[in-house]
Amino acid sequence: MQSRTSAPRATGGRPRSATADAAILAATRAALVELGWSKLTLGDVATRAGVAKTTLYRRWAGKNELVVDAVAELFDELEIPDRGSLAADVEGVVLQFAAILARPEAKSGLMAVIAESVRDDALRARIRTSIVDRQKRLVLEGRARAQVRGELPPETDPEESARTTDLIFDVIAGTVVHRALVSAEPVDPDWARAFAKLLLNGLTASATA
Amino acid sequence: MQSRTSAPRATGGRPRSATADAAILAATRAALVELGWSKLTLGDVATRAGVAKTTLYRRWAGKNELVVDAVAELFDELEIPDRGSLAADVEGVVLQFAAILARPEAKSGLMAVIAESVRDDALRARIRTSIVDRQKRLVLEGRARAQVRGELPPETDPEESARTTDLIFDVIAGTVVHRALVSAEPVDPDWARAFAKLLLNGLTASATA
DNA sequence: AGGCTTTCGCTACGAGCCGTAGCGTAACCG
DNA sequence: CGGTTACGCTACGGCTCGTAGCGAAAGCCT
Repeated sequence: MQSRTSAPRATGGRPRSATADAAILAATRAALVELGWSKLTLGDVATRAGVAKTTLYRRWAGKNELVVDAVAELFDELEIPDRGSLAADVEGVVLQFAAILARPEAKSGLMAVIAESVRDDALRARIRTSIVDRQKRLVLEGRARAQVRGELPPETDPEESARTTDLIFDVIAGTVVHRALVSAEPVDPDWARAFAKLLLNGLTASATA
Repeated sequence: MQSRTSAPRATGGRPRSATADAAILAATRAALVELGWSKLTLGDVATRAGVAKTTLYRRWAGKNELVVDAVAELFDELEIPDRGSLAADVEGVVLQFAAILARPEAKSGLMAVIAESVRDDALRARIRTSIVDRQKRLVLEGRARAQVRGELPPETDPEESARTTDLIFDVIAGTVVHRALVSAEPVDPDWARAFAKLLLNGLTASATA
């Protein structure tokens, strides 16, 4: 996870407690659930985790970095099971993604750190590497499967392919986040099916519903 | 705009200064540009606006409500010019929306208040009425025009139509926000064209590029 | 064993911001 | 010209921040 502050990690000496790391991240998520981002304080997290506040500051630079690491762990469980068709695969991953976003610790934390990342390049890089980019594999897998099935044409230009991957990722992730957190409406199977149909067939074919 | 704290507005007495309202909102945007959300303090905004801190608290309940109103004004300039085709209309509104999001005061403020709205139903309602819902008219206009042109089939079920409108709105707004703020990549005409094509024709026709 | 290095828990501290109360003054209405 | 409300200003307790300084603990090496 490489969660800590980049440590010189000199040889010898007392090693950092690994259990403390886990306790702190768990305490952070618990605090996010109970208090939300704005009322979460590092002193409170330290108390919940049973460590001293100074220990927390020795490992993380601040609230932002801590919450990124605490939230990132939530997204590691994402998988894209083979459901037999591209449409079904899209629906599946949308529902999985939405299930994570429905958890209060994800809701409270994710948007807040993204908002903070607007003014903090290092933080945005951290978010990208530990959360966003890690999920792009799902798009790549899904496309590859669909091409094997013959649902999508094989790719020619690798650069064009990368651009398309980024576009698809922005569409799926952005749409689901907007539905769940801004519109605040449920991402249920019906909605996922309608979205997958739109994504595959486009607006002009929407009458073929 | 109905920005203020819902005031009983009793008759008689000294009326609230209208210029102060504008000065405060402008000062809030300036502070967002210079400091960003997290370092913005109400005392600083009051000083910038040339009003007392207490005046600010008499009109807004807190930082969240103030920033929502300050940011909401930015989105009122959105229009959807008739460019002759649905694809061109989509590209146009995407670029307009992105231009607003590119402004630092919008970047810093919008995501932060959305994050806060996760734990504050009243705030989310305020965001919806003063920002989100107000822009759905663009989707309705664009669809109506496309139907007149014959690019989209006329609608039958009004309930189904409303669901589709919401879906399209989530897709466009969510995707653009994700591209601009999370991926942090430029929303330029090339990208807008690719996105519009995907939205209209769907993934399966992407080879027809 | 002994020594070295690093982490840990604890306490304390100045600094900054919050949100409110209290007061006298200014602006508008009938 | 009274009545009513908004305004500017000051001051305050309370909270969180992030850091410093200490003694103790935990592991690695010879």
